[in-house]
Amino acid sequence: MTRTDTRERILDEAEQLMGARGYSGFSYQDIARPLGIRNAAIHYHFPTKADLGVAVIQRYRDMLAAAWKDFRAGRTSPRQQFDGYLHIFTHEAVRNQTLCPMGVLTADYFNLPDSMLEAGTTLKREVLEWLAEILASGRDSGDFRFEGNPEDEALMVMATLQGARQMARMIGTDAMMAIVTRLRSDLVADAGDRAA
Amino acid sequence: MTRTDTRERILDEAEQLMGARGYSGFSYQDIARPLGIRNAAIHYHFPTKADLGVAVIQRYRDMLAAAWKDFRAGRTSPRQQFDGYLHIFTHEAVRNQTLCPMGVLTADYFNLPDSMLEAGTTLKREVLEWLAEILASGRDSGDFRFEGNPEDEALMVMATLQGARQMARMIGTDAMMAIVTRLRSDLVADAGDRAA
DNA sequence: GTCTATAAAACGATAGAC
DNA sequence: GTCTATCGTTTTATAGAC
Repeated sequence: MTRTDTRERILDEAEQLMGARGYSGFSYQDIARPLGIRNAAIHYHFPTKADLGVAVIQRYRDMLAAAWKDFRAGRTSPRQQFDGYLHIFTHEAVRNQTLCPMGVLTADYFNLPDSMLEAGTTLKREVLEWLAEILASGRDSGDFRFEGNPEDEALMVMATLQGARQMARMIGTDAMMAIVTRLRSDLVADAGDRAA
Repeated sequence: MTRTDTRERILDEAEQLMGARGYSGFSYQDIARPLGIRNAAIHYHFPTKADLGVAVIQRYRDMLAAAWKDFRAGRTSPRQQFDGYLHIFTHEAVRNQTLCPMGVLTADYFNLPDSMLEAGTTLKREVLEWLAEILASGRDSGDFRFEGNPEDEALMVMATLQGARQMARMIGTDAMMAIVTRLRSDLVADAGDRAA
């Protein structure tokens, strides 16, 4: 049960640190110290830093896939599924002002090893495909209202979300939430969500 | 005339490198090599790396202030002034996929020395104030259409622009331009800009 | 699976000659 | 104003004991 516990705690710290300071902004020391282990112990689980970075992305992909599966199983409406993703996205942002792994990928792009870029390209595709699918079915069901094709709308939504989350560091999380709420209300067909 | 020429070329390289790889993603060596000078020569002009980072931000502020002054002097409509800013913003993004100094500030926030955070806070305030002013006068003149107060709209616009520019690294500059064009057409009151 | 010890390289920065 | 030379630190990573 505690077999791979250290590995998981390393990934927790790495995801946190990567979200806060970027891929080249944290070191093995930064992970080892709070965990009470040594540098070399991390290298046992993740031989190179690129391996660690890829593992963070892979775990994040698994988390999202599980969440999307839960959404489909539990709630029905596309709007509720979209809100589920917004909750995941904004919750961490408000809690510690980090970026999600996909935000790190775009922010730190030219610093990343090839293996991380490959994993990141897959992540990007999965997120945008899921979002476009939700938006498309949501427009059909009357949950959402937008012009153009769902793929373009998905890009627009992701850009605004990522930009807002990143700007939260300078404008605060309240202002970030205001942007997210506004984005959502622009997307929702019926009235009742609009602020003054 | 060539008195402070090296200093300016250092700033050119630094702005480029910072936009591509972030503040902690480039070194004095990265600047020195293409300029054909040595490490220590940069330290003569900018004693610490923080000094260099602050200088990049200051010069960018000056560039924007001059551009805004030209906008006011030359063109009249808020929409034309907004388009002028969009041109500056997207031009560099398409050319080399860098972030602007303000994008770097938010992306690299927790890696930055205090002096850069101070300069960055001023930059952020100036950009958002100018944008809110343009949006406000543009709505009065009929150039723009949006709900809520201009300050909130300015935040929404900046988040979308920064997010799109950052995502350009993964989705390409064409997709980025599509987002920017869409943002603009949502803002412009009369029809004729809308894509299918 | 974690440790000590260490290697090899890159980093920001300084001293002093020219 | 730029150079050579170097310092002290941190970085990723490896070898080998336990």
